[in-house]
Amino acid sequence: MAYNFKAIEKKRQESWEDEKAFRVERDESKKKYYSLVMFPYPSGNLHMGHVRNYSIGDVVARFKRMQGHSVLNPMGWDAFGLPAENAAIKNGIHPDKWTCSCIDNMRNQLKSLGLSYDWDREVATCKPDYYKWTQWMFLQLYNQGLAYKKKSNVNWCPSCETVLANEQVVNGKCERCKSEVGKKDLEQWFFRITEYAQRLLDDIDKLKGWPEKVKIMQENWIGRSEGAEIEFKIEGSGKCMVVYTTRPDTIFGVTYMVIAPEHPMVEELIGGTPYEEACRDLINRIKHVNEITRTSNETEKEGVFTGRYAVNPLNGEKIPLFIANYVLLEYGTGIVMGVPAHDQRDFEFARKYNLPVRVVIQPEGSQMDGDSMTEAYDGEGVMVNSPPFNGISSSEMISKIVDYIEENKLGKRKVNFKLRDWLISRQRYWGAPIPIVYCQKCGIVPVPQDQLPVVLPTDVKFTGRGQSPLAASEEFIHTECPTCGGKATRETDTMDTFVCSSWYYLRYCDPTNPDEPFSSENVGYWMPVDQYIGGVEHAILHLLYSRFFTKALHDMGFVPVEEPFTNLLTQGMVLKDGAKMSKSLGNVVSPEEIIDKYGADTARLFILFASPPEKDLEWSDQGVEGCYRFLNRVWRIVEEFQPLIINVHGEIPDNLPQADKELRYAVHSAVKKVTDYISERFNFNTAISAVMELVNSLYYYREKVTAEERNPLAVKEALENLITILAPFVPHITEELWELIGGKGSVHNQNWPKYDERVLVREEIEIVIQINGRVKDRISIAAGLDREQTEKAAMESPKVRSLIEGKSVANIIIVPKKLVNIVVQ
RNA sequence: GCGGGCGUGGCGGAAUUGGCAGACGCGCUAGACUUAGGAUCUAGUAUCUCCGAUGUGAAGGUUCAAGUCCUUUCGCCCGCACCA
Repeated sequence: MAYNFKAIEKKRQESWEDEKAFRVERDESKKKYYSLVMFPYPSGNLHMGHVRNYSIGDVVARFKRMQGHSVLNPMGWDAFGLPAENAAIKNGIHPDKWTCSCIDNMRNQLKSLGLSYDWDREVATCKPDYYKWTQWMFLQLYNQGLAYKKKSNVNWCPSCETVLANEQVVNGKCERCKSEVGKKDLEQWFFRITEYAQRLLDDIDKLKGWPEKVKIMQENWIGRSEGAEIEFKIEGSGKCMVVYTTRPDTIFGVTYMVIAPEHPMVEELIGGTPYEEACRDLINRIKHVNEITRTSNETEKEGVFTGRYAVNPLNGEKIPLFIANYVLLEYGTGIVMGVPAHDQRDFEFARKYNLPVRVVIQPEGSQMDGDSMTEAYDGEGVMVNSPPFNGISSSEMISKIVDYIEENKLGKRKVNFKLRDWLISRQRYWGAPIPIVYCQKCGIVPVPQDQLPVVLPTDVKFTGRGQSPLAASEEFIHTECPTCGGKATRETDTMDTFVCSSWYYLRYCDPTNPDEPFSSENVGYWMPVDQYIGGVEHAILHLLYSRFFTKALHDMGFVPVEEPFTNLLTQGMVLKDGAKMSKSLGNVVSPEEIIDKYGADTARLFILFASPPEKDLEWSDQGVEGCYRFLNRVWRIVEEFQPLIINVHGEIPDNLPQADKELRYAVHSAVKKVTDYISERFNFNTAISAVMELVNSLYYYREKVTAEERNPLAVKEALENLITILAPFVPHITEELWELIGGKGSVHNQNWPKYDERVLVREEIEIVIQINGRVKDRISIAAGLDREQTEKAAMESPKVRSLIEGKSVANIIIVPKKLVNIVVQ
């Protein structure tokens, strides 16, 4: 019988579904393992990146299950978001209907891959029984003061007609639709993630199982810096300006000051002065420059003198105040002190506007001069021009000067972060409504928990213009104030979809709980996620938000852990012809097509075999063929040997013929390799090649040993082990073959095989003989030989003898069981 | 500019703590079986001036021994980028 993958895969998928084969419940008697893949946005179609992601996750889950863990391996849908709404605008289909049909389609595609999910735990973030709890999360954060509303100048995508979080603006463009992002003043809801900045940073150290790259990206994003805030008096006014600097040691080198053009103080500084016009002119020009150019360090630095002077609090010097494009309002205090000699940006600015450059730090053994230097010096050195601190080192200066500043009440130490609060308001329909009501009497009122969920109205039109469709729904907007019962209106913004995905891994632990988002028992048992797998594109956004949620929920006593994901694997992309598969390049290979032609097992095997999971994978049609051939090869050898081993029982004797010993060696070493490769490094590609070696050994055995001489027990052991170690990779064919050889139950419920060290002990081993580090001969020696005996055996090699004849042996290095290196002169 | 990663046959990729470079697969070559082979099985396949040398982007170094460690350098990929 040939390998009929179509029939086999259909049959097996149906029976797993009927039996709910991968359903899992809390089981205190077993060690738990939570394997999680990043849930997909239901676009409607699976692509190869999904196949890779979920195949990797499935191997992990199946492997851990066979090792005796109670494995949580769930799947769900990140189902809110713009594409559904855009489809509604374009085709007139309601987003809910569109999304549900996409989910149905993708679920079928996932099922055709034979993934071992507990489908009873499926969640979709757009269902009221899920977003009810997303709203609940909002209320918890609101009660803790971690959700708040403020007017702010926000990123606005003119095409999506919504605001975006800083994290969603990529190179000044909308992460989703790629159109240029503008600015707008709006009242918006924020989550106070900055409250957790320090802990999010500190705990990165605890993430031992995360890739270094991701940790560094988060570290940079949080962007902690230590420095000082220092007050400068404005001359001719009682007011002060506060600057933030990380280099207080350079304070005597300040020769000018700069204030951001958008700074609220600018108005009173320039209003009614002769400098007003020139300043306004510049401010207007800067306003019309987009964010990318504005914040690029290639943009020419531009500034205008305000006519004002500030006073250096350390030496009383009068210094001119400028407005300039290179100072950002959002960071620090929006005002900086200009130290041209020791900051490259300030240096460029000073040269352009002929401002003095005063050196206050001299590097060891050189004499820099402010007039002749060609670039700023930002290293360490000895203080000069800084009485009374001259002569001390600049590193010592930092703490001394800050102490001095604090003692004299001129300023204070200050830690700053680049991380901003998370803007979660979206002026769109297809998201979780923010559970807030505005009452004329009571103001902002959170919707009480027993009134959740605030359900999305259905009487809406999708025009794609103006405000959110929610704002146009009469039924939705008008409500009663939960506090006073008076007339009130609902918040019409919905939440960023990243809010929904910041806690889904918690819901999987207890997906149908009607009374709570999750019970503490279930979350206590399953959390944290032991292995999280997904694309590196989520290195900052999703992973940082999820860490924030976990910490906030931990502090409120809902979650026992402080970090959600113990180990993180960022899988590489799937490439074709060296480029990422994309419609525009026309290099897309659809999973359906491959499954149809070769079956899911072949598709999975290829994708796991072609490359280690964290690296990019080059698609190869011929490589797929090769994997298909391999499965056929497995099928044929099992089928051929099956009659020999069926109904054979007993212990394998120790004294076997050499060929049987070799076969057993191949079996046990394959088990060892596959076990090590999967558990230590997730190197599925080398694990699979180890299985291929075993299959090659079986064919060798078949070639060399006649049918009558074959040992049924040894062959049985070989086949059983082959099928079990292959099971996590190719679940359908192994299930079928397991039944064929008379295995009990499902192969996926078998214990992961153990290898026998005794079988791996060889009587004779081959060692390499080198002369001056070059391989000259190989000899076979008894495994138990000690160093002296090994040396003796090596020196007896005729080849070695002739090569060292007449030369003097200077040294002999022996690596037991491996090699002998003879050093001659 | 800063940070991270990578560089090994015709190709994808293997090589614990430095210890046989090229596992496994693809491709290619030959043979067997065949009316036939784009099936299957078997054997071979780094390079060269082929009884011997040379080979892991390049150049140095450490070592009995280097793909692996150190120094310099070139190339590619990814992330961040006026954060004071």
